[in-house]
This record gives sequence, structure tokens and C-alpha cells, in this order.
Amino acid sequence: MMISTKGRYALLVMIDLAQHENQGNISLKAISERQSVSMKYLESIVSLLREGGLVISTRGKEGGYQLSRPAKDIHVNEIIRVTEGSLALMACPDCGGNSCDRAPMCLTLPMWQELEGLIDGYLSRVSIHDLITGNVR
Amino acid sequence: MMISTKGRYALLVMIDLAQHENQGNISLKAISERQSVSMKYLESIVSLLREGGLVISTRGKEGGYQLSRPAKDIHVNEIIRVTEGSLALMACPDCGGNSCDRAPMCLTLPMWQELEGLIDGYLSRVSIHDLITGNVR
DNA sequence: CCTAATTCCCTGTGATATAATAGGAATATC
DNA sequence: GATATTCCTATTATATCACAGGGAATTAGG
Repeated sequence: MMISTKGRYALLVMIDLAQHENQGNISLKAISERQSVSMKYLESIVSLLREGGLVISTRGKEGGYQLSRPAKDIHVNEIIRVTEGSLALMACPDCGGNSCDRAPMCLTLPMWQELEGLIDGYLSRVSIHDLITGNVR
Repeated sequence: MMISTKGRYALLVMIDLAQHENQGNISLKAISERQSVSMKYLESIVSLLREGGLVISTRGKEGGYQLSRPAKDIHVNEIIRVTEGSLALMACPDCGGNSCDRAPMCLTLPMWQELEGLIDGYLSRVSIHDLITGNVR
């Protein structure tokens, strides 16, 4: 399974923020209540989104989060990359991508690279806005 | 990370078997020595391949494994499916794919289904034989 | 029949990752 | 100064991974 709850909840948060775009700061409490997800857990996930520059935070009372860019300009591959680490399906364990003596293992490398490009290519064409409007294909 | 060593080693075994096609039974001992992987761990992996019908086993002395079909007719998606469970990236946790009240979550479902089809489509076009001959694209 | 080589099966184990929880410090608003 | 919020650092519980061990069942060859 490629996508853990971390990535799932991250998408959830981004969609929620997009649905309340231009409504000022959205607090985690509001999101957690709307999506019935533990607020404490959301905290750790949103902090990844913040470090990745996908959301902007404001501390203190009346604080909260907003998308750092319009929902049309934020794509799913960024969200996954920030929360799940990377999209890398597999790396050659010994040589790190270069050729080595572990031949049969390396035989599969071109396939993984090709597939990775395929996945990243697709997810980079799906924006948060596309998800909300159901414009996925 | 989508592919664990289970899937990696399974591919390794299948490639090794393909490289010794028409040479009778290949023992785990031989594979484990060639690929320097623990024989005990290989055991558990090959048993998945056997249950999945991808290899045929022969017990007793001079026993071992062979591909159940020509390498050209075995594709990577089958191997991953058998060893890693499924290619499913994500399922709607509450409604199992149908629509439910957890709207934002379900908004992402079409995207995952599309992507899953993309991945499965690609991997179903890559055979073990393709991997060996470097005919990947 | 006997021995050796093999698959098969069941169980255990340490390491790591995931999913979540907990407590409190820092910051901003009113 | 009270309150609401983000931010930071732990801790725990559970699951999965990557093996290891012991032995039963099966088969080939002498």
C-alpha cells in the first residue's frame, strides 16, 4: 500500500482548506470536527504541509491555516511527496541507481524508473481544485 | 514506498528461474547462493509465488522450482499482486468505494482508481522476459 | 530399505514504521 | 490577563518487515 493515513489526511486537510479558500484562517479544530479526525494527529500532519510550503500558518487566537497558493496551482504529487517522503517505489539497494554486480536486481531498475515517472506525471496533472470539481482524468 | 523486499525478492526469484528456464528444477539453495539472500526468507516468498500459481514446485531430492509458464507470458503485475497483496493504493475507508457522507475523502477516489489502472496497465505490459532482455518501455 | 536433499509448515523474534496520544511552551487577539 | 491557537517534544500501541529455527513430508538414488 503506497498511501498511508498520513497522505490521506493531508489530502483531506488540503481539500478542506480549499473549500474554505478566502475565508481567512481555518483552525485545526474546525477541520478536525468537520472531518472527525483526531486534532492531535492532524497537528503532526499539517506541520509537514507547512514545512513543505503548501500551507501558511498563523499562531495565536484567531490563528489557523490557509493554502499557500490558489487550489488550482497545488498538485497532488506535491502533497504526497511532502507527507509520504517520496514517490520512489524502489532503488537499487547496492549501487543506488548505478550499475553494479547485483545484475538481476538492476534488471528491474529501468521499469521502476519508468513507472515512477508515469505516476508522478499523472499526479502532477491533478490539482486540489480538480479534485473538488470532480475534474479528474 | 510501495514495493518491499518481499516484492523485490520475488522478482529476483522469477528472473533467476527465467534465466535457467529449461534446466529442470532449480533449488532455493542455488538461488539463495547466486543472489546472496537468506534461504529461509526466500522460502516464505516462494511459497507465495507457488500459491499464486506462478511457479511449480517439486519436492524431494533433485526437487526445486520452475516457472509455471514461459517467461514471456508472466507479467510483473501478477508478481506484485501475489506478493504485496494488491496494487490498491487506497480505498474509501468508510463506504468501500460507494458514495458516503465522508465527502472530501471520496473526492479523491476517482483519482486513485485512475492511477491504479495506470500502474496496473503498465506493469501488465512488462513480462519477465522483457526485464531480462532490457526491453522495457 | 536407507540416506541425503529438498520442499513444506508452523512458530518465534528483533527492528522498524505507522498511527495515535499527551503535555506543555510560544504566540497572538481581544 | 484570559483565551485560543499553533508549535515542539515525547511516549505508547500496534502492525509489518525481515529474517531464524526446528522439524515433518516427500522424493531420488544407491
